[in-house]
Amino acid sequence: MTIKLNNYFDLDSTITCGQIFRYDIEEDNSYTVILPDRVINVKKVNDELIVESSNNDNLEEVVLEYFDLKEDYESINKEILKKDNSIKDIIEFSKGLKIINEPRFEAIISYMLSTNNSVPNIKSALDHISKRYGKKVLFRGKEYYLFPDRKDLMNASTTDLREVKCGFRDQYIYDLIHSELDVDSIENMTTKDAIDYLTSYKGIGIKVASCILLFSYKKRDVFPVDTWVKKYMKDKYNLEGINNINDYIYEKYAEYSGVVLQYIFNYNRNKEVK
DNA sequence: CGCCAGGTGCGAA
DNA sequence: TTCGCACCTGGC
Repeated sequence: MTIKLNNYFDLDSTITCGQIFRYDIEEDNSYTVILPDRVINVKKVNDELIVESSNNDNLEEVVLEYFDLKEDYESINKEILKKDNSIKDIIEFSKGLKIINEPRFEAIISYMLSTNNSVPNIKSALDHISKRYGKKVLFRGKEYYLFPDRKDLMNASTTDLREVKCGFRDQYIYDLIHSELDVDSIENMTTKDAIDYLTSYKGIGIKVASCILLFSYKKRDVFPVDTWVKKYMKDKYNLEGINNINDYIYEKYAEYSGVVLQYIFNYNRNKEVK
């Protein structure tokens, strides 16, 4: 099917800027992405998005929601510019970058796996988990495995989790799966309450909680402070310490902090390429 | 080999 | 409250 795009959408940056782990770049420069209930292939041609899917139920709505295409980024960008005109070039460069709305449970496990880990290893663990516990899908002549539901992981032991490459995070993940955690309740919490709630689970610190809230709960007033942001703030503003960085960014960008940080990250990552 | 990767939990000061 | 250290795993 084809989706007509009304405004800027930078599909390449959105998929490859580090928000998601489980995607493939195909030879024709399209992307294959694994969603909770289907595998899709997307390609941008001019102002249209060409979408193929292993499951066509409600497809347009699913794609619009996943890539956050219903959000009015033009207004958001204007608001950001009002707050800080000095990053005009960065916004111009990154306009079209969307914050992907990731499935909640998968996002929680993904970012728990990211602690002291590398991107290829995170992807490897997610693929191993999916292959062992997720549903197999045939799509365009290839096999894919959907990420399992929480209930599918209920009978995975810590040893099993170790075998699917979770490493020392096996116990944290096991405990979380079997905990009272109510994934949907987070949606209605204030950002502060949501962070407190998530970080009460072992294996989830402030950075992981921030990623989960930004990428899976549309909370744009949170922003992951990782090694990259720390280095950037030190180099550019000679600012150190997580609390100082947090205060600085939030005072400047408030409810758009998470979006701005993604823009800056995307700019610094790709500015040489384009 | 040792070091590090999109951090976090833990015990010691 | 802050500080230093260990930590699966895999690539260099």
